[in-house]
This record gives sequence, C-alpha cells and structure tokens, in this order.
Amino acid sequence: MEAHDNLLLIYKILVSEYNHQNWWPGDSPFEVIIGAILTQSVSWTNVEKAIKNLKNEGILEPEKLHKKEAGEIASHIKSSLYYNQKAIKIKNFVHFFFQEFEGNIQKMSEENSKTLRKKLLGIKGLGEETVDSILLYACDKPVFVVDAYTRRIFSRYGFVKEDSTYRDIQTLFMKSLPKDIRLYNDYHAQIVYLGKNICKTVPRCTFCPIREINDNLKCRYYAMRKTP
DNA sequence: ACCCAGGGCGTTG
DNA sequence: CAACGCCATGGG
Repeated sequence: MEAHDNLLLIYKILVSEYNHQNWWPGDSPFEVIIGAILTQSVSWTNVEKAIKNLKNEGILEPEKLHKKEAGEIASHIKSSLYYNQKAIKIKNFVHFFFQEFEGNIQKMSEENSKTLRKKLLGIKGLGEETVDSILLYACDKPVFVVDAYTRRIFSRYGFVKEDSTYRDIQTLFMKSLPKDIRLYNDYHAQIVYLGKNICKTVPRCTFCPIREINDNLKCRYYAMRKTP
C-alpha cells in the first residue's frame, strides 16, 4: 500500500548514509557486460582479478573473445568461480552480439528495451538478473535490477514475500519509483552495499540495522514482521 | 576446517 | 512450478 512512498524514502536515507556508489564504472559498456556475467554468485573482488587478467591478455574486446576458444578464456577467469561455465556463457553472449548487432554496443542499445530483454534471456547462461544488469548498466535502459539482497532485505521489511518471483519484486519497485535510470542504477548499488557490508553481519536481522530506516518505518511495518 | 559470495541450468517429483 | 544438485575460487 505504501510501498509507493517508502521505497523512495528508503533510498533517500541510504544515500544520506552512504552517498552514491558510482557503480559499475567499467572502462566500457562491453566490460560491464562481461562483469555482469562473471559476477554471478561470486564476490566482486574475485571478478576484478578475472577482468584484470583479460585486460592484461588484451582480450577484453568483442572481436578477441569471439575468436578465442572457451577453454582459453576459462584459463584467464579462474578466480571468478565456475570458470568453465562462465567462459561458455561469455562465448554465447559474444556470438549473439555479433549475430544480432555486429558487435556494436550502440546498435544493441538502440533496440527496444522489451524485445532486447527477451533476446538476451534467450542466451544460455544469462538469467533475469544478469540480463537486467546488462540492460541497465550497459545499455542505459530503465530496468530495475533485483537480486538476492533485494529479496532478503525488503521481505524482512514486509514489502514483498520471501518467495515472490523476480518479476513481482521488480514490478513493485518500478511501479513505486519514478522511471529514472540514474535512480535505478544507484538504488541497486545501495542495496548491494547494504547487503554486503551491513546485513551480512546480522544475517537474520528482521530490520536493517540502520537507525533512521527503522525509526521511519518500524512503527508501520512492525505488525508484519516475520519472526525467524 | 569450515562457510558463502551481486546465478543459472538441468533433472526430478 | 518447487526443490535440489551441480559448477568449483578466494577471503573471512
């Protein structure tokens, strides 16, 4: 009911606490895409090493990766966990990238957001979160990214159920927030920061241990609190 | 010596 | 469609 106001309020509090995260800077949109694939279920520090290796090899470019065997790519991204699978995923994406858009990010970004999402989801190895990350952070599409932290944190506040689908959660955020790429971009960054650095240390906390959020919301959502 | 990271797929029941 | 196994490094 009040998600409409509160989701924006929470964001404002997060910004005032932590400032903007300037997320996923990456030297290029293509690098952002590779990062999005590599970061599946692994910490970003592991990914950074893999990206650095690819750069040092001089193969963090569409054409280069297109030519390399998956096996060789894998040997440079070992730190990213599941490296054999991820090498294949990268190959799958790059193949699609040339097939569909001649390896041109600009061309890909001109595609209609909805159809592009559908196409990207057709690539084996790219699921909803990875695809939406690509859409938002590499193609500047106004798409809200949902991840495990989003579900965990906001189900504890009672905004969503723990077993809500990805789309349910995404729709709630996108209906409640102004359609603003910068906002979507930074909100997801704030959530990840929060999840990694704060909620992680209190794994089963019901409320996020930021006082101001609790002060503003606790009274309203206390009744909906789930007892662990 | 554990445990779990910013997932996704294939296989069951 | 849920639940679960699989993938297989590095930091705490």
